[in-house]
Amino acid sequence: MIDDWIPLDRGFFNRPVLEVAPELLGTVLCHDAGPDGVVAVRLTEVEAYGGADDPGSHGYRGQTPRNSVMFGAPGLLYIYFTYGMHWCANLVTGPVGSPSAVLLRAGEIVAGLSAARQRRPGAHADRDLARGPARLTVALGLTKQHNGLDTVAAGSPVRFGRSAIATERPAGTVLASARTGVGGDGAHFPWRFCLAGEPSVSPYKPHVPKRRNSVAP
DNA sequence: AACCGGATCGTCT
DNA sequence: GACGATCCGGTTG
Repeated sequence: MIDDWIPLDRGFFNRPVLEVAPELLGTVLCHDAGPDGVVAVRLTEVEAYGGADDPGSHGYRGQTPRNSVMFGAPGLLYIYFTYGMHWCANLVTGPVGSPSAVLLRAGEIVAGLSAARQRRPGAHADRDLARGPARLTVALGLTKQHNGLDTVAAGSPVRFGRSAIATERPAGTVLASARTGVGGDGAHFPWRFCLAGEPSVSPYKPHVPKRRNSVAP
């Protein structure tokens, strides 16, 4: 278990998403699912969405039933469904009314390894358990039931914090690059942040235009 | 290690 | 009716 837990409070999350996102690297996200076990992940890769004008953000075109949690309080969990089969988890940042969130893309399992393995039977290596946003969501046992959950509320089963685990493995250099899978006008935003040299960082490369052997017309 | 295709459905146009 | 903030397994080099 985690003895020396220092939770991140709402004030930490109530800041611009571009400040919160890189500082989240190296912190620990923990889910206590009760009988199914406790799993904790040390975050190694995240992406920022929202802010002033971000065409890549779900909140860019205004509030809808799907993205309404993004407009809520900092510290909420925003979990959405994509590609017909995958769930992805985000942390809402900034003040109420500003649709900003950090997509949790990858991490290293630091507690509850056996429970994480059970939830991801297909994974070949432990570093793959939470490598990628949909994988991380599964390994932690997060589902659509957790959409809108307040991670700062007393007794929340999901919470962010710092611990000796993170201190023993200090966050190295933070790298910034373009966000994975984001095209269009927001494609060039260097809002993907990861820790250098981490095996658990998602291998997927940023969106690139297709190449052909022949020369363009 | 890189590349491909298939799976699969909620959400907004 | 189109398209995703994706993953996996197979194939090829």
